[in-house]
This record gives sequence, C-alpha cells and structure tokens, in this order.
Amino acid sequence: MSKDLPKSYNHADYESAIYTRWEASGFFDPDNLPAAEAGLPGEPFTIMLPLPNANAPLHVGHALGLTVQDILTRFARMRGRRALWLPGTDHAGFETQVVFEKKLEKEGTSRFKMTREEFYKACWNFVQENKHLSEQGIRRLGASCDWSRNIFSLDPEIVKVVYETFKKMHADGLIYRGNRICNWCPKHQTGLADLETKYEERIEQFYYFKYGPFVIGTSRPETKFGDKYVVMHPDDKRYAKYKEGDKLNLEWINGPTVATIIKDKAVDMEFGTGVMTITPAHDAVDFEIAERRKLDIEEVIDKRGKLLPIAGEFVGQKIMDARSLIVEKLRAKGLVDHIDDKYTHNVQLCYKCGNLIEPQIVPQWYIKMTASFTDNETKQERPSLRDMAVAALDTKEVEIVTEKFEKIFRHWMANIRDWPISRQIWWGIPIPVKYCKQSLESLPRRQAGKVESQACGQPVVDIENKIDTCVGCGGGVIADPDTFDTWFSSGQWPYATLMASDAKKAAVGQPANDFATYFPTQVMETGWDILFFWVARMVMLSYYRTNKPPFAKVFLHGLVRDKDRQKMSKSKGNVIDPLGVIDMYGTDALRFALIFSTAAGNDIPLAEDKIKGMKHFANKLWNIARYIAALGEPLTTAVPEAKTPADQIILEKLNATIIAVTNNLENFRLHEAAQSLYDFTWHEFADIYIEATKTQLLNSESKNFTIQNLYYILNNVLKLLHPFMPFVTEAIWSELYGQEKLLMVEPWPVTK
RNA sequence: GCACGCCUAGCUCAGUUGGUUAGAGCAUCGCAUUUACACUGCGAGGGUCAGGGGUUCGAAUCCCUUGGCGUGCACCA
Repeated sequence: MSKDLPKSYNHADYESAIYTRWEASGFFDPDNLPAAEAGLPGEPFTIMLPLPNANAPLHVGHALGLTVQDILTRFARMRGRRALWLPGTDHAGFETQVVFEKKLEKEGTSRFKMTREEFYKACWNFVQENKHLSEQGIRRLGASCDWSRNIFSLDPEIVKVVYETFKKMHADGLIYRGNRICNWCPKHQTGLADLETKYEERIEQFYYFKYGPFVIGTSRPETKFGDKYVVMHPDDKRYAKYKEGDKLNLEWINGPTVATIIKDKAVDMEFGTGVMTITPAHDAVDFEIAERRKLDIEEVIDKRGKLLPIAGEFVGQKIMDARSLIVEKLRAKGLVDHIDDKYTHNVQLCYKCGNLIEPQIVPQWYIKMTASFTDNETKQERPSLRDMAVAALDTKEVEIVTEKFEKIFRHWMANIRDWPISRQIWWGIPIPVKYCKQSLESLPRRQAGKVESQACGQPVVDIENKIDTCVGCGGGVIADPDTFDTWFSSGQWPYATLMASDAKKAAVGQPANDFATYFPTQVMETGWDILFFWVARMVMLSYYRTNKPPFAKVFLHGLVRDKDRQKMSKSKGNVIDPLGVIDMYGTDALRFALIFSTAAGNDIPLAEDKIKGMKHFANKLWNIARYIAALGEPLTTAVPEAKTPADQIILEKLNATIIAVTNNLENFRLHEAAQSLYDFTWHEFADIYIEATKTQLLNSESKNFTIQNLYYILNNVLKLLHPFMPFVTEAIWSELYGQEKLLMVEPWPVTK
C-alpha cells in the first residue's frame, strides 16, 4: 500500500507532538527502557545536563551543548544502554544575583533597600520563572533527558550533600577560615576568586613622590596615607647605607610620620626607583610582605571604596575623586618628584561589572588545594585535591577530549592556589557555620588583622542548624552571613544529583540505587570557558568525596560565533536566537548545522545560510522517504539483496557509513559522523542509488528486491540520523510504520 | 613573563594513527525543466595546504625555524 506524504517536510506539524510522545513513552527514564524491563539491563550511560543558569533564556551556546549531549544520549540508548541524561538547573549564585540586581536597579530599587529575606524570596521567584522557560526551550531542542529526575541546586537534598562535604572537609583540615587579602568588588560587595576577575591594560599616571630621602613610585596615591614601611631590596647598593629597622622621621601627606626601613627580596630593583612603601591592607604583594614580616596592617579604604579616617581631611571621599586632590596636596608640600604620564599596566576588574577590584582583607573560607591530608574517618593519608585531579589525567580515569585542553588543565592545576569558597552575597547556599555572638560583637567582623574566633574557640560547623549556644562561653551564637561560591555546590553535581535522587526516592519508599547504578557518569559535556570553574572542581571534589572520577570523558565544545567569527552579543545585534531559528527552519536543521562542521573544542561559526541548508537536508530525507513510501510495502525490511552493481555499491557504502558513524560517535567526532551521513544520504543514496532504482523498478524481476533494498537502506539511514535529527527521522518512521513503535528505542544499525 | 593553539578554495571550516588525484557547506559559472524533492538534478572553475628548512619510499599531517593571528594563566609598587 503506497502512502501519500506532503511534498515537503513541515517541522511545525510534527515536532511538538513527537516530543510529547517521547516523553509520554517513559523511555527518557532509563529504568523504563525495554532492556531493563525485560530483566536484561544494559550498561548504564549517564550524562549530566550542565546546569543552565536559572537567570537567562537559552542561547545558541546552550543549543549546541544540548545537541551534543542529546546525540550521545540517543546513540547510547539505541545501542541498548540504560541512558540517563539527568537535567538540572543551577541557582548560579553570583551570576543570578548580578542579573537580578540589575533588574532591581531598573525598577529603581536595590538589594540594600530590602531585607535579606525579601531579596531571597524575590530572587527565588525570578529564578522559578526562568527555570520554567529554560525547561521549555530544552524540550523544543528535542533533548531526551529524564524529567522525572529533574533537580535544582537549591533542593534540600542537594544542599544536604553539599553540607556533608563541607563538614567532612572541615574535619579533614582541608577547609580553613583565612583572614587574608582577597579580591573585593566594591560594587557587588563580595570577595571573588581569582577566576572571577579579569585584567585590562590601561595607560595611567605613575607618580614619584619624595618620601624622606627616597623617591617612591606608586600608581595609587590614595592608598598611601598609612604607609610607614619603606622597602628595598637587601642587595640594592644604592641604598646600602640604610639598615633594616632604621627609623626615619619624614613629612608625609597629612603631617610628620616615622618610617621604618625594611629590606625584602620581593622588591624588584629594576622597577621604578627600587624603593617602595607598602599598603598591606590593599595590595596582595604588600600584604604578603607584611604577613611574613609581622608588620602592622592598617586599612585605608572601606569596603565601598571610600577613604577611612586615617585619610584625615580626605575621609569619606571616593578613592578616584580623592586621587588628584591628594597629588595636589603633595605637590603643594613639595613632595612630588615627577609624574610619568604613560605608565602601561594591567588593572584587575570584576568579571561581571568591570569595576576595579579593590584588594581588601576580609575573612573568607578557603579550601586547601595543594595540601595532602589525613582522612578523618579512615585515618588514611590522601594526596592533595590538586594531585588527585592530576593523577586522574595520568591514569586516564578522566580523559579530556582534545589534548589541547588537557594541557591547559594541567597548566592551571600546576599554578593553582587555595580556593576561596565564601561569598558575601545573599543568593546562594548559606555557609553552615556558627560563631560566638559575644566574640563577634566585641570584635567587629572583617576588621583587618583580627579573626573573630579569637575570643571564644573556633567557628563551629552546624549542618543541621541545631547549635544555638557557644561551646566556649555558653552565650548565644550567630550564623555565618555568607554563602558558598556556586561552584562549590555545582562542583559536586555529578554525585550530588544522584545522591539527592536516592534521598528523594527513599523518602517515598521507592528503591534508591541511582548513585550505585549511575555513578560515575560517562561524559561531561560543556563549554571550555568553564573548564576551571567547573570541570576542575568536579574532578577534585568527586575524588575527595567518592574516591571515583565524576566522569570518564570531558567533551568541551567551543563558543558559537557568527559567520564572521565575531562573538555573539546583544550590542552587536548578531545574536542567533535558537528558538526563533527553530520556528523558521526546525530543530533538526539547527542541530545539524551546529554539529556539521566543527571539531571538539573549536569555536563554531554559525550562519543562517548553513541552517537553511540543513533544512534542505531534512527535506531531502523526507522526499527520499516519500519516494520509497510511494512504491508500496516491501516483502521484508530486514534483508538487503545485492544483485545489481548499483545494489552492491550502495550496500557496501552503507556498511562503511555504519562503521564510520559508530566509530566517530564513540570517539566524539560528531561532525565527522554528521558529514559522512550527509554525504551518504544525499550523494550516494539519493543521487546515485535512487536514480538507478528508477530503471531497476521497471523490471518486474528486480522490482521486489529493489524495494526491499530501498527500505533497508532508508531504515538504517533513519536510525543513523536519529541522534542528530530526531524529529524528522521519528516523523518519517511513524509515517511508515505507525506511532506504536518509536524510532528512539530502535536498535542501532549493524553491518550486514 | 609562563603556557597553549591557529594559518587549507572567494567566505566559513573539516581533514583520526603520515598513504590513491587534498574535501564539505555557502558563493560563482554552465546545462537540465511539470521530476520523490526547485528546499531539485548533472557538470565546471577555483588550493605552491602561511614562508623556509629537515626526517621519510611518501608530509596538509612529524621535527626545526621565520612571520602573522588568537587564547588561557600570572602580573611590579
């Protein structure tokens, strides 16, 4: 019986209905897959959806990641594996707070005009809305993820796992509270990790001031009020007559002062005059010298970037406003030696707002990255977190697809420093620590050089929020006001999600063995821009907590750029909206265009022409099916018969294509798999073989096996293409064979 | 400064461990016209694989070098 199909494939007629059928089938949940039901469970295949941030709509970069992950998941599923693609959303602490604060700003308010509770609730609602939108977008991309396990990083079950890790690390001595200089963003009022700052080259003035008998250089006159140490290199012959510890009386900005000579090798003799004064509270290098030499540390600038009383008449002024006034005053006092107008240097900026980072001394929680430790439970000696991660690469327990990124990863690991995990923001997981109230109040928190635990014992980790009495003095306690760096929780994602899933199941009396079954995961697919932020942390934390790698392979995709290789940005107007593209050309066209000509990790130029071309490909496939369907039913669709030379050639090429596609998918060469499918389908199958069948079909002897071969090849092509173009292939499949059998769970082709 | 990568057709890019005549999409040009599909088919032009040197029977691919472009990390007052 022949079928009449419409002349061209109209994606809008099929996509949403097909997704609904997939979802209703229950096969996104691997526990429902036929093999598992039949008591023949395939090997699990797990992949975690990398956390779309709950603060922004999907962009084309998400579309790429989702496509790659869906291809891998569908491929695994069709090969009989229990494929679990676990979707989730990250609260994305700082990122979301920044976005939400901008929104508040537009509405003429700010978080500082709200209570913390009000802010948190408003932010929660904002995130829920966006989360819903993202999830709809993910569905439109055809993502075959298991919504029954959908999870949010602020779900209590996740928070519990995160807290347990914190407690264990604290018990193991890997976490400490450091009262050190950190990267402080005066706009966002929080400390930031080095990764969360960026550098920008600027040409500014460099000032040379007379400091007693010396000339000192500085780019930041506004920090110089409290300077009382003058530092030079011990081998600098120019200053040999000054000895360590010598005191000098001299005139400075706000009057006479006493300076102490310090000799330290941290000074670069070649730079400036080889003499500097130090400002330990607002400069990392100066702080390091002061800490090492036990020098006094005095704050000059407050957390909002205004001068403190030590600045005398300048108190309360913003540092940038004060700078020129201070220079004028020094000039009036005859203390300006000269000024270099063309001083090129790099300034450190907040990666979000681009404001200058103001180094400040703020107590923060840190994780030791390079210290080996004794596991408090097992009493076993274990290597440092860094060393565990590097060992994972050495043993190939974790492999990063494309060597280039492995090198970058190792380089970063070699230079890693302790990770500050506390943030002074409100949107996030609170740090589960209590302090003695009395000691906190008697010692103003965040006062430079003081640690709040001095009065009454140590801070106490309280993950169940039960402690209300200070163990030292018996008085009240105060909860740590800070939240975790988002990456501390998302860094635990691969195991935390599965542990949390078990906790949820156990709570309703279901068998809970997700962690046992689906961990470690097989693949982590994400953009290279979060290799350090996320991938590195997952590897370290997973080995720490589970003794296992979080995933076997890391597949890093590149940035999607426009056709001229420009970064997509709203201001350039070159942003491709994935949902708009889907409306116009269909999901399959977008997916295939994204995958088609890119290697792992390389940036992807995406032009509308390419997407359009792939829509043509979907239509070509549709018309191949239409041609074949019109020929009527075959005797069998399972056995090909190579009787004519054309048959032989096409069946050989099909076998070669099956092998190539399978092999390329196994090795993450998705673009090569896509290219060979495109080429085979269009130029071998359609252009050559189908043209040849027009003659073969005229002959009644060859008609039957020709129809048989056409179906056989079409079926295989549909299966091979399904991971890449799930909608059009499923649409054709159901037009041919009805809606009962889903292509999604058909077995993967094998060669005949 | 430390590290990494890239340079292949007009444009955007593929090219796995070295192995036929170096490929695709788009663009260009010619031909075909009620065809499963114009969202088409057939065909053509277009490359010193950045330059130079080396290893090899053989190099876009490996090594050295020069030039150009880019990225990550660090960062000096």
